[in-house]
Amino acid sequence: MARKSNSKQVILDAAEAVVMEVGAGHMSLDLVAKKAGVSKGGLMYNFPSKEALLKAMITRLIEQFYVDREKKIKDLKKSGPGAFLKAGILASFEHDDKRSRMGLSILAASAHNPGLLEPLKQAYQAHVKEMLDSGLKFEPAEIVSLAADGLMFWELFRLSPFNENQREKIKKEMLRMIDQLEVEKE
Amino acid sequence: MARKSNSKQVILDAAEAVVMEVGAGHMSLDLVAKKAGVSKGGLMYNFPSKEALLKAMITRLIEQFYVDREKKIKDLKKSGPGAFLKAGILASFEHDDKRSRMGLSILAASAHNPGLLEPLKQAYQAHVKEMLDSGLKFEPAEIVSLAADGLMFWELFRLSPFNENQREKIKKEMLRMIDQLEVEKE
DNA sequence: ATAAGTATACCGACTGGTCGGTTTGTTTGT
DNA sequence: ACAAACAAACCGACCAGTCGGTATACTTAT
Repeated sequence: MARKSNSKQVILDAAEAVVMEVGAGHMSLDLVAKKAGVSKGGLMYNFPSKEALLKAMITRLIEQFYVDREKKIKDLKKSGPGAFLKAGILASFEHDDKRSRMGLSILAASAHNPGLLEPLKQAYQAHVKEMLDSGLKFEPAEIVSLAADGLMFWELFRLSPFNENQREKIKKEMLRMIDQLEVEKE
Repeated sequence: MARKSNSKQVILDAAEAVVMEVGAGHMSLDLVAKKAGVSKGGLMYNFPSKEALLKAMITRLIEQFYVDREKKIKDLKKSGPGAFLKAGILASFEHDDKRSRMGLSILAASAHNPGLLEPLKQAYQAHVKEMLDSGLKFEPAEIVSLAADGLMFWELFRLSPFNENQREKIKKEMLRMIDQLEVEKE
């Protein structure tokens, strides 16, 4: 490699920031390049098309989810059947700037070409399978999991009516429900 | 009135169909006009801007939700504290072509201008308030409600991994949980 | 009754601008 | 020297919105 470069990550960050600022349907390559402090040519060198850029955004989103989930699993010293579910929920309740920006990748990709979300479907499918394989009962486990997703989606569209306190209460109740599921299993 | 015309509804239907076919980020006025069997000028006459069109799509989506919910409330002859919640869930599990197309309005509006979703936020806030005012406990009621939303959103992005059988099981369990909530309240 | 005037509903060519992608040229590390 | 990494001007397609015009119905004055 001629010159060590982290341009790809810088550009991906810039892309998320642009989506945040101008909306998912107005993420143009020129804006992303400017935001990243790179020329159009530099962007095209790293990502040969807009689709390639969006694909990379989705890939990074998925990888980040697995990293966050893994971190949460390690935090839970007790590793019962609900570990994957709990970790997924804790991860999705984490919402620093980085996470909320990354969610916007979903909207950007969906606006340009819904097919780009296919890897996300695969990942979600795998996550669901892991949750269920650990021995939880399908329906109640899915309801808790879907509830976390629902909240995440409302926030993704910036439509959530819940304040921090309410969010926290909901999270607590979710974790309590999972504990209950684990007890019933024994 | 010079001549009765239902062009507006025809155009709104066409807009939804176009979003369905080409994706939320590629809904152009020309395509909508062509789909509706109307000229560009005819479209602009009925909706003076793209924003106006998208706003009307969101408005119709909200109104349709209330209509569907009302219908479900009437179907439930027993009207316990969980009536609004149950009706909302039953309505969101209904997914004929019309409903799933209308959901796409959210993506189209969000892609063009996220601010267009403000009325949706108001409506959702009101729906949540109505559910809670009827006397249900906040956390568990919200979890069931959010789970239905979560499933709806996954389907909106066409990422749901659940088949009809699993969907039905989840719905049944949701209704059971609400019954349980009503019993505990007495 | 009817011609003139007016409002509604719609048409389609055109314009200014945006955006994805290309091409060509330049710098920089090894 | 040479390839990787970028810069910058440019191209063509697309697209939102404009505008002058048309057609049909409704209203009014005679």
